[in-house]
Amino acid sequence: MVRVRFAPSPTGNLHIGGARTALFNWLFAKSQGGKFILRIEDTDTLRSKKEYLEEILFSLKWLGLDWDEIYYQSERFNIYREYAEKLLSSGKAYKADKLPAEAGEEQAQPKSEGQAIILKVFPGKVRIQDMIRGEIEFDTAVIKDQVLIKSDGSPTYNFACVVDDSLMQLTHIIRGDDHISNTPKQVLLYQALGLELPKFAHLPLILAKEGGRLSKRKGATAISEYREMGYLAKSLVNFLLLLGWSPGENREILDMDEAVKLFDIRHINKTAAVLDMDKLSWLNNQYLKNEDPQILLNALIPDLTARKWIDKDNFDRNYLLSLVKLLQARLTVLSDFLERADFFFLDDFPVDPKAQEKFLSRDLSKEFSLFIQRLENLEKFELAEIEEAFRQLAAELGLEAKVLIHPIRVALTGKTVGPGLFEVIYYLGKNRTEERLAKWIKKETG
RNA sequence: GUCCCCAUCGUCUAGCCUGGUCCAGGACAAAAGCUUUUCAAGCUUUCGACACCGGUUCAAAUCCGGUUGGGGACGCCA
Repeated sequence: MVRVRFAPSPTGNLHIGGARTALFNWLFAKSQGGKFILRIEDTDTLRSKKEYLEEILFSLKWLGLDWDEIYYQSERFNIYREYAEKLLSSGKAYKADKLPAEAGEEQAQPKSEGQAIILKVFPGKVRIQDMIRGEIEFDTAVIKDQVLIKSDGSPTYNFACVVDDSLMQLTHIIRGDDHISNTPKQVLLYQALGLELPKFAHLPLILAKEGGRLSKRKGATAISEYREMGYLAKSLVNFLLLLGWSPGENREILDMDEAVKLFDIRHINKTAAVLDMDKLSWLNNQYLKNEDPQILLNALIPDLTARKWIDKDNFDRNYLLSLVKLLQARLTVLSDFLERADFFFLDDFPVDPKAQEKFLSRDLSKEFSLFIQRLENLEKFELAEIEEAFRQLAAELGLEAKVLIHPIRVALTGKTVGPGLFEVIYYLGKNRTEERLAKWIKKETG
């Protein structure tokens, strides 16, 4: 049975690259009817933090990447020690205070007084068969003797990784390209320990727009940042899916279930991909406009209450739902709703100064007053009636509808963009509409 | 510096393995138009690429070599 793993280190948040590695492992497991294992690589006790661990687990769940088993390396130090002892007694490893230094080279200092256990590396070639790249050959001349157990007793990454990958019976190691030079070192360890080799696949890296690695300076990296910005988990997953892999048949939008059906590791390409925020935003808009407004509203309620725009124990759900429906096709990220819909919640909403200058610098007292009257006279305050009344008025005044529509929109919303004016009026209600228009009516003097 | 990986529109990619159906297809972005009260959405259209050089072949985006460019790794970090 196929068994794969994602092995994050809780020394930082789950970032885009890690998430994609996890996703592809997950997909491979699901598509093969296998197991997806999570292994927390917390051997660096100083840098590992509980907050990071929690954030990583939360983000994985948020993305929908559930795991079948979970292990913590910090609980397995004696296992690594045991394996190192084996290599020691078979003469394949040795104890030393320091790695033998090459000429002119500085060596990292030991962490503590104890002796490290180090693997001897012999001259030769290591060939690895990569499922994505084919054969890669390394000369062991470029590989130094490898520290297995540090002088403080903790295992090194490569050693713990090999021992665990083997003990956890992993069949495929799917990881980022940046591990490609670790692989020959690990193969050497498999050989020294007499363990069976898993299959390797190295995923291309995700690059920043400016080139080079993704980093804090070069665009958002943490999954949680994307969540906070208002991207939906499914758009992020869909986006990640399209980075380095293609479902074929010109498909762009697909969910995880479809991806599981279509996934074929051989179709992962070798080229590093640049993260394209525009496409992510487009995907998010696609999902947003088709999403159930109930779900979007639920996601928005915490923000709405935090801003005191609604009372958390007493609000009109149907009304809010209508507002979500009105705006959802116009959003890039969900949080855009808060800026776009502010005027529905605040009487003191921000007014775009340019819009005011352009549409409200002219005196529209007469037009606004007449429109207020027409609204007052409506038998039913409904969409069709509002529009009818407005168009009739415009016609009587001999004005093109848009000549009045724009100023009214700015008066009611403070913006030049937004949903149709009559919808705005309808959902704002008669009173608020009239009040806001009245503000722009100059008092008759004398 | 040494080693390793990669190379199709600005970006994500299809095609490459199994040469001809590719004067290279789709998507994002950009531009234009339609629709429209604005903005989105939607629809239509346009712009736009096989990095370069050489080889193999009747035929190369596809196979081979080199150059250039990009990326990664060289820790008692993971």
